[in-house]
Formats: sequence, C-alpha cells, structure tokens
Amino acid sequence: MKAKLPPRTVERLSIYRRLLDKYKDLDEAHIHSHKLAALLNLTPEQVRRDLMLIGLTGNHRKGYNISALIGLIGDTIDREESQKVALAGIGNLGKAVIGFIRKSNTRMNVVAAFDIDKNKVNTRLAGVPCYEISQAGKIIHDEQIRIAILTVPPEAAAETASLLLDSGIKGILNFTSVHLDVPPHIYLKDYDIITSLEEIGFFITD
Amino acid sequence: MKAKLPPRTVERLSIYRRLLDKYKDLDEAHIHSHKLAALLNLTPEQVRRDLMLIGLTGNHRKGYNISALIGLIGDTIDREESQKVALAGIGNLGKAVIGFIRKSNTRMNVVAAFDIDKNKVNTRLAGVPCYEISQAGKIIHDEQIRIAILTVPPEAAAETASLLLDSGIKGILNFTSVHLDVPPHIYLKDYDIITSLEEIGFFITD
DNA sequence: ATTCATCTGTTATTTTTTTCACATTGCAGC
DNA sequence: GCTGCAATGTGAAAAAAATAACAGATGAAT
Ligand SMILES: NC(=O)c1ccc[n+]([C@@H]2O[C@H](COP(=O)([O-])OP(=O)(O)OC[C@H]3O[C@@H](n4cnc5c(N)ncnc54)[C@H](O)[C@@H]3O)[C@@H](O)[C@H]2O)c1
Ligand SMILES: NC(=O)c1ccc[n+]([C@@H]2O[C@H](COP(=O)([O-])OP(=O)(O)OC[C@H]3O[C@@H](n4cnc5c(N)ncnc54)[C@H](O)[C@@H]3O)[C@@H](O)[C@H]2O)c1
Repeated sequence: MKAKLPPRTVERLSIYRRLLDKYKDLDEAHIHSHKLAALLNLTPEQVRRDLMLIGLTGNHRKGYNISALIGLIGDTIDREESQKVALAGIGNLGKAVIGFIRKSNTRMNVVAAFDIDKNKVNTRLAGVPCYEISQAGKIIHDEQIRIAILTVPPEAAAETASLLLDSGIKGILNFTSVHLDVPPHIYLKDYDIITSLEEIGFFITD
Repeated sequence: MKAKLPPRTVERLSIYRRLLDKYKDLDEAHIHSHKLAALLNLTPEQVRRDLMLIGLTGNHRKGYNISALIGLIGDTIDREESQKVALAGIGNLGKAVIGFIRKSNTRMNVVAAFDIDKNKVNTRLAGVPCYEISQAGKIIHDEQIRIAILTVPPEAAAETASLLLDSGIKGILNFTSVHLDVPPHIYLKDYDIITSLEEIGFFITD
C-alpha cells in the first residue's frame, strides 16, 4: 500500500474527495471522468490517470462509483487512523483555520492549540483545547502529534518552529512568511497569500 | 516586456522578492544563487534559470545585486502601478488576510472590503474601508478593481463570486472550498488548507 | 601580473507531468 | 442476442520543469 504517487496526484486526490463528499448523499451513485474534470477545471484524461494510479476501476458505461472512489482515496492517502494536528498561534488566522478544519470532513484532527497569551489558554475553540505554548513539548510528545500549523507572528516563527520540531513534529504548514530552516526529513509546506495574489496579478488579462 | 514566463517561475520570483526585501537593508548588497537557493529549499540552477529568464545578469564573482534583482522582478511581474484588490467576507479569515497584506511590502493594495453584516460596514480595518456587499458593484466598477479575495461562508460563495465578476473582477483568490464556475478568461486560484494538510500527512516519514 | 578557485550563463539531459490516441468494455435500445 | 454509442484504461508522444554539466568570467591572493 501507499505506492509512490506523484505529488500532484496526491493533491488532486484530496481535492476529488473533498468535492465528492458533497455529492455522495444526493443524486447519482456514479460520476464520469469528464464530469469530475469539468467541475475542477481539469482534463478527463488527468482524472482517469490519477484514478488509475490508485488502482480504481470505473464502469465503462456508468463511470466511477462515488463511494468506492472516496473509500479508495482514503485507503491511499490517509494514514491508519485520523492524524493529529497541533496549531500554534491562536490569532485571527489561527481561529479561522481551526474552525475551518473542524467543519470540514477530513481525517485531519486538530487536537491542541497553543498560544503565549494567558487569556487564550484553558479555553476551547470549536472544541479544541487551548494550552500555553510552554506546554507544547509535553502535549505533542504525549499525544504523538506529528503535524503542526504555524500561525504565530513572524517574530516568533523560528523559535516556535524549533520548539515544535524538538517535540516530535514531522511536518509543518507554515503561514508566517518567514523562512524556516528545517532538517531534510521534515516536510515543510509554506503558504503565502502574497505569492498567490501576485500570480493572479501577472496572469489576469484585461 | 512581460515576456511569457512559466507559472512556477512567476511564483518563485514573487518569493525571491519577498525574501530579499528583508535582506536589502542589512549586510550585503549581493547574493549568490546558492545562498538564495538554500534559503528557499531550491537548487542554485533553478534560481539562476529563473533570473536568466527575466534577463538579470549577475556578477560572476559577487553574485546578484539585490536591489537590481528586486527592481527587475518588479518590472517583470508587477503591473504599472499598484494593483487594487477587494475582499469579500470580513470574518476571522478576512481580517487576518487584510492585516497581513497591509503589513506586507507588496504592490497589492486592498482598497475595499465587503460584508453583509451591518455591524461591520462603515468601519475601517487596518486602514481599509468596509462597505455593505450591496455596494460592491458600484465601488469595484468605479475604482476599477480587478482582483478579489473571497472569504465569505461557503453558502454565499457562488452568489458573491458572480456578483464580483459582474462588477468587472478578472481574478479571484478563492478560500471558500466551494467550486466556482468561472468563464475561461477569469483567472481563478483556489486555496484549501485541507489539501495542504493531507499532502503533508501523506509525505511525512516517521 | 598571474594564478586559481568559484560563481554565472546557457546548452544538454533527465525527469516529471500532461495530453493524445485508440483499443477495449459495458449497457441501452432495437 | 446483436449493434453501436459512450465510457474507460493505458501505452506512446509531447510539453513542461528540474537537474546536470561545463565554458567563460571575475576578483582575491600571492
Ligand atoms: N500566509 C498568509 O497568507 C497569511 C495570512 C494572514 C496572516 N499570516 C501570518 O500568520 C500569522 C498570524 O496572523 P494573525 O493575523 O492571526 O496574527 P495575530 O496577531 O492575530 O495572532 C497571532 C497569535 O500568536 C500568539 N503568539 C505570539 N507569540 C507567540 C508564541 N511565541 N507562541 C505561541 N503563540 C504566540 C499571539 O498571542 C496571537 O494570539 C502572522 O505571522 C501573519 O503574518 C499569513
Ligand atoms: N481555504 C482555507 O484554508 C480556509 C481556511 C479558513 C476558512 N476558510 C473559509 O473562508 C470563509 C470565511 O471563513 P471565516 O472563518 O472568516 O468565517 P466567518 O464566519 O468568520 O466570516 C464570514 C464573513 O462573511 C460575511 N458574509 C456572510 N454572507 C455574506 C455575503 N453574502 N456577502 C458578504 N459577506 C458575507 C459574514 O458576515 C462574516 O463576516 C469560509 O468559507 C471558510 O470555509 C477557508
């Protein structure tokens, strides 16, 4: 299991599942590659190849069975059980992110949030317990959390990241726009809205 | 001007500039391709190729002049003057995004925010005026805003997007996780944190 | 002034990703 | 039960992106 898949395919698989989760209750039990492609601005070939790579066989007439598809994507890209996620920095962005993940139907499970601000600790946010950042080491270790979301202010980014890594975090989603120097076995993903905006600005046509 | 550049290169150019903006005041006037690459987890060849594509010539011994680099990236990826951006949905995420863009040193300029909640309109957020969503059409048209950020609740996404497009918006950065059906000449960029997290979950190694 | 190590600029190569093309399959309708 | 249309599954081709390789440039050291 867990064959070597192209990163782009993994990304799209996650997107297929998110889209189809909304479809699975209503109307059809099956979907065609070209329908799925049209919904996501992809090509039908791309969709078929992705599904081929995970070994899903569609019906030549009816298309792909939606619940089989969702199930197999899960078997392919999810770990055994739901994965625990920690979040550091309960500001506007942190709150939005926690709320969003909680509302989404995903196996990513935010189980702890950390902040330095005493007013924010010992509360719950969308069901997630908030702790002092000083407790992060212990909690991440005890709960075996391996993924962290970093939404602290830029000044605190480097320091907080190294604390997280010392506690056993293996992957970081970094929103701080600060470059983090992480060892090669750590999976780091940066997201910066400015980059997205500038790309849009470059490619729009009047 | 504005040669046909690969999307990946445009993305990285934006990232180079954001990083180097922080460097330009202090220490060195020049930077080597391998230094820049190391700071961003890229290869030196990739950096050199990107800079070659925009016609930047480095000094064979000292590397690239940082201010020349910043200037040329601007000449390449920016439009004439700063670009106006509108934001719809002043919730937690919307507030975080406005604050972030305002603090960043970018030519992307958020000039209007819209919400349906009467308590939020006629205030200012990090200097950005907030209006009723019903005024969006007029303001976007009058101010000739062409880029919009969508941070309304999922239920309102489709409706708000079509309002924005009708008002003259050409590019949308969509955070709602709802699929938007836009005409082909509109540049749509979706961002979904769940996809990023699931990708991290798939690629981390224990 | 010359040597030399090091870095750039660019062509060539490899790898990755997407698209094409089409044989094969399954079902609806006759 | 055939027939034919409309899908899928997949090798092959093409395009895009990343990496390698190296000639030529430059300034530091002597
Ligand atoms: N990448 C993007 O697209 C994007 C968008 C918006 C914001 N951001 C960035 O995300 C971060 C958070 O933004 P925000 O608007 O939520 O800011 P915020 O100021 O509202 O929240 C920051 C939170 O971090 C807490 N904090 C401060 N130091 C800490 C520490 N050492 N350990 C733990 N918590 C600490 C603060 O108490 C606060 O609650 C900032 O770095 C901002 O630049 C990025
Ligand atoms: N993609 C991501 O990573 C990500 C992360 C967090 C949140 N989100 C999404 O972003 C959106 C906003 O999230 P949030 O946490 O800020 O939610 P929120 O509820 O705090 O804010 C939504 C805002 O939109 C306003 N609004 C509602 N209907 C509107 C309309 N028709 N026109 C204009 N404004 C309207 C509300 O008054 C509110 O101020 C949601 O769709 C959420 O799912 C996405």
